[in-house]
Amino acid sequence: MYKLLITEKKNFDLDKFFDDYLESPNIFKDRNALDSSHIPENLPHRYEQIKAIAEITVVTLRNGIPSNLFIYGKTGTGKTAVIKHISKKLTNKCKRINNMACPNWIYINSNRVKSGYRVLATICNRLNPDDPVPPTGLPRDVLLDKLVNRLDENYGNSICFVVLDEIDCLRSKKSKDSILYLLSRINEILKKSKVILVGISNTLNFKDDLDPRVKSSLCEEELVFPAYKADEIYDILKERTKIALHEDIVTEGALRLISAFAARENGDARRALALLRKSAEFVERRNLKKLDVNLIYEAQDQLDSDKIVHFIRDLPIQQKMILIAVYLNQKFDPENSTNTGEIYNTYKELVKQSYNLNCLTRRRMTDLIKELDLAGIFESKVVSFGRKGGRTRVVDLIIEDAQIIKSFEDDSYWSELLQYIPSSVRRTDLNVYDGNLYRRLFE
DNA sequence: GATCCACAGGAAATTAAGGGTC
DNA sequence: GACCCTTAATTTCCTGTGGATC
Repeated sequence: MYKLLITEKKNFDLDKFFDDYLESPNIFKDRNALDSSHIPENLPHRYEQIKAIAEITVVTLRNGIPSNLFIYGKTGTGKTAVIKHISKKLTNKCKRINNMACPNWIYINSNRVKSGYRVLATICNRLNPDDPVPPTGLPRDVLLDKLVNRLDENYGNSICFVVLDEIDCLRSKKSKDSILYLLSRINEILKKSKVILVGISNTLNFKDDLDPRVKSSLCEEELVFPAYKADEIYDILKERTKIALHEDIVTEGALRLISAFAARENGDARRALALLRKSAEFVERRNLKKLDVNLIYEAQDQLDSDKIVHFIRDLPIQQKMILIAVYLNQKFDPENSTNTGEIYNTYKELVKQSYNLNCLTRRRMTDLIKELDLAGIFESKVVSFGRKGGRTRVVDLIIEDAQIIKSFEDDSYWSELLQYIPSSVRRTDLNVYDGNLYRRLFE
């Protein structure tokens, strides 16, 4: 018999907690300076790229029309920061010149604004927020007319830079209908103003599949942002530390370690900043005086774990169901990979357990499995097992069971599903006690 | 070398939801 | 209110495929 040990806990004193926080030393000068969206005055190791883009865009100061620009480089290499930095400087310069029409800079993250209609609508709304266009419903040619009118009538002879970040998300099979084709031709319709496209991509081979006309138009000028090296990330962190933290909080060794971690992850400066911020928050919360190296390891683990847990919690319901199907198949047969056929069988059983969920087709399920593969939750590959097994996709879960359990621990519906035993493992030679599986040793 | 398995995955069609226009 | 338009998610249909087995 077990005795339940419950120690009586006092109520959490929120007022005292707030007072303690206010009395503790503030290690941050400007916390936001460690945010990836913060654009500093100085962007170390990007001078060449800044110079190249400045040379392309400077013609706007003499009412010239710059070329379209295509930028590529891996995540966290400063592409967006450099563009935003230049747009700010160029706009400020234009404002200081009399009778100078300032160029418009419209920044769109194509990962959030994915369809052609939405891109046009977003540009329309940024040009004239007082008269928003509907998020859906208008024929595309009507929307295009509205955009052309707003550009020509409201902005006269000025230039409008349209920055399409993560432009890969806008690629369309029907090249003539694609938004990129349309935007690359819009200057042929415009009478007064001009649109300059700035495409930003994380993938080097993005332009290979583009329609040749879009490619020649979009890639008039091209620029590569190389990944940062550890020393370069160190310099970036040093600059930001000066702005963000009080002196003597972070040692050189700590910055070097964070730089090395980030350099290992494709030279991602964004990751380095996140790690520095997390580590500094540990220092603050624990009332410490310095950033210890051990805290960086702890912050690194937590960043990885948090990222996965949040990602799983935000998944659509059907993808959660598929994730649990894979988890259960591997839980009861950890030695072998599971395949789409087995996953689909377990998935169908899980769907039957729920009240309001429709069962997707296998075709759709394979697409969702591929999405989870891309997200780094699964590792899958297509394998042929010949005449008996056919050709199928084998799937392995590459995150830890504990991360899945943690993701669902606050929701009884999902945590109960994690205890489900698929019919494929309810064999005669297996018995289940308390949710654990035992092989029957004798009859 | 032919056959067969169990899908993979492309493409087009369908459905649902949100909205505009007349 | 009927009809038209959009997006996004999903289904349906179909051809293709790798490799063990015949």
